[in-house]
Amino acid sequence: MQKVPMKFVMKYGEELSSPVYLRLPCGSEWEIELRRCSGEVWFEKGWPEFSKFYSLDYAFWLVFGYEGNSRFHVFIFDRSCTEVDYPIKLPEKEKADYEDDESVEILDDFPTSRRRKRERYSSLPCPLPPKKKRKSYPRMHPLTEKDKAIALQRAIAFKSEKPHFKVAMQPSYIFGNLILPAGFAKRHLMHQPHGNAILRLPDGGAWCVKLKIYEKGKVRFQRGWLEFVRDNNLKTGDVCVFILIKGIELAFEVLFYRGTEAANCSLSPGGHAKGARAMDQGKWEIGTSSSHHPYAGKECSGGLNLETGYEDHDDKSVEILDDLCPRKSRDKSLVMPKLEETDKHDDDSNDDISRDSDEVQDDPTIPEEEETDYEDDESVEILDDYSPCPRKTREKSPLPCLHKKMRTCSSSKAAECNTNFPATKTQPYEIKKSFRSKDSYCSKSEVKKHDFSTMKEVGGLSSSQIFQKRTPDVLGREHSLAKSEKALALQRANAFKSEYPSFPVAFQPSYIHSSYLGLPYEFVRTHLNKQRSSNVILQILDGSTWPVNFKYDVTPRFQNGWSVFARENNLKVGDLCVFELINRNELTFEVVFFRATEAKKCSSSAGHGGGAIDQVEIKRSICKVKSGYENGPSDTSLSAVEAANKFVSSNPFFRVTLGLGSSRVLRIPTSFSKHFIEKKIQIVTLWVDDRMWHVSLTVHWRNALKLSAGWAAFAKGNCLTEGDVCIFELLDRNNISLKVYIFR
DNA sequence: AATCGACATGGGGATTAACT
DNA sequence: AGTTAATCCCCATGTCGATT
Repeated sequence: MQKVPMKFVMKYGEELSSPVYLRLPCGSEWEIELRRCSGEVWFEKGWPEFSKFYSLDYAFWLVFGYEGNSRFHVFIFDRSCTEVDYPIKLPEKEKADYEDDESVEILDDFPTSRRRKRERYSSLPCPLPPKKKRKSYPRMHPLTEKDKAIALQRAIAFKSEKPHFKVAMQPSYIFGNLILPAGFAKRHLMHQPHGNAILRLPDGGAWCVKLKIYEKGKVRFQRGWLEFVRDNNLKTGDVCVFILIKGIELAFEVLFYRGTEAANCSLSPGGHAKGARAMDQGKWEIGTSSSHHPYAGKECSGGLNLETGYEDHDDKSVEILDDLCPRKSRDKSLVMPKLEETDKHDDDSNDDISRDSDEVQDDPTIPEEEETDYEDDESVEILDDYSPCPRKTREKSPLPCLHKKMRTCSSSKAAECNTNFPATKTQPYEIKKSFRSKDSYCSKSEVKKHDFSTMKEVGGLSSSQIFQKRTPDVLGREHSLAKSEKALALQRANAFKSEYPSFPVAFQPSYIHSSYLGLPYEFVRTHLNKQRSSNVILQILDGSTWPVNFKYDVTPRFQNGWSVFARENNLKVGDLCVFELINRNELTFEVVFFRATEAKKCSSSAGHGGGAIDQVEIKRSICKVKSGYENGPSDTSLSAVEAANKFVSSNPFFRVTLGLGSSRVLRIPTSFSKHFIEKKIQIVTLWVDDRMWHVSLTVHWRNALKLSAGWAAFAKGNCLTEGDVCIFELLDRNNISLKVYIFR
């Protein structure tokens, strides 16, 4: 059985009725019966089959998005945080069209006003050249950040393998022309001949607009744009998604997310005027299969099927939902970003998403994902932590980078990670061999957030850029990180989601060898209120702390104490850290390490980096167990003992209170072992929630049984300390399997 | 050498005003 | 009225000299 998180049950439990339906991105749907017990809700009948079919295993991640009416959409990620390749049921039509399948995500194109005037500019002595005299037109007022956040939230779930960008309509767009995001323009449009582009709606409507391309990389929709705006009744605050279709003619498929209907149709894209009306009336269907989608089966002029899945591969949607602010990157979101292993792209431009995409295009075997459309897309993760934080005008990397050289690198480097979908779908499933980086913002964040999701392309630097732009000279190392290392490190960092405000940092030489660490401006502004100076505490997962001075003049930085922290934690160039602000009052950051050198292992090993995600999750799962039995938090060992004493089970179990110091073995009470455990050397499986450890069981003097090899790792991995109480419940006597409940 | 403080700089979105 | 392109100016962060 699988327990439904209490947080979700408390919010939506009443409307859940058995059976529930789990729908996967491939379109398959599973009926699962619910079981309610003591206020808890469990997936019961049908779950084992589901689990078996998809070969769910230890450390897999499942993301459940609640659609209402006891229906969930589910994403499954394996222990390497790669979304599994689901057995798919594609309509015949879809299977044929795999052209032009690019996975560029231009997700954060929600510029904000830059009208705030900075003093230092206004105070310039300014012998500037004479300016043109301008008429004093009343200025148009750009969208407020709140409006954009709302718009963003609604469009955020849109995912496509094709290159696309999203734009929140500004007054100047409605009354003038549209500037395309520079990054997108440079990647996809700079080599286009001057001419026209087709803006096509899913229902067949089409408009011709002039595509003006400037040398500096600016591209605008001009003549015809206003007609498009008018005909489709676009308003300020609406969000348009432009999906590039490269065919005989340059065309964009356009989807609308009306800003004014945010409350009613949050995630449903509208069409043009007709679609808008339909959406106004709240009649968009929830697509449980492609046939339900308003755009199902439609062909664009280039003969392309425009269906692309709303895949949450970009740190958006799911992850963002969880922590929209850098989150947030999340703008942050629980989506496990998929980072492509681009070993096959070894030339200088192998990071160029366009080229990657070209290869994708050339692969006729690449299936197109089924489109799913989630109205009222709700996710536990997302909903719990989502706060629509204002987005910055400029797409910014969540990874602070103080090297100017990196700022000048081509934005085309941003997305090294496209996804090549496996050519075949086999059962029960096939792990996708390639990964895709999230190109966007955080949040679970903003994350998702935090915005690991901020790893976007347009404008800012993606983390990929940061890595790839490092040269040996800059890095001060003999060679830069291998791509697989980078990808996995990023992947793992992206997979990390925090309930706290957090920001990731990819370590550059200057961070380690210099005396300071630059902090992301957005994070500081959002969470630290631009404090000028204060002392903060950096705490790592084993509880060790370092005092560091936070300074903020123009550039927010950790200064005094930073070098000590970096040195004592053996930080290396290429390591990734996530700084979680776990205590706003004391300004305590918990620092989680993602070692670049360990990334490829992607294991759950304890220690800094290698098992960072797991350690955090473990710590939190411990808290859940504890609170579950204590009816509230408590810090005293006495409470832990008392709570443990309340434990009852029909299975045999024994209790152990951890003593002073760390022991590498755990003695099993003879009173227990003599009855239930065969006295022989064997491997025991320990379970904490759904996490599993293998520990050696050894026989000692007088047949005393001890957990030895592996116990230390278990203890460390679960952050066991003196006074903690563990209850070991025997689940299987033949192949010794113990479920461990930890009380602190 | 480490730290601090301030400025410089490039990118790029938003807006406006001149032009057609 | 529509189009075009210049301009504004915000943001992020790199750089450097002064100070400790």
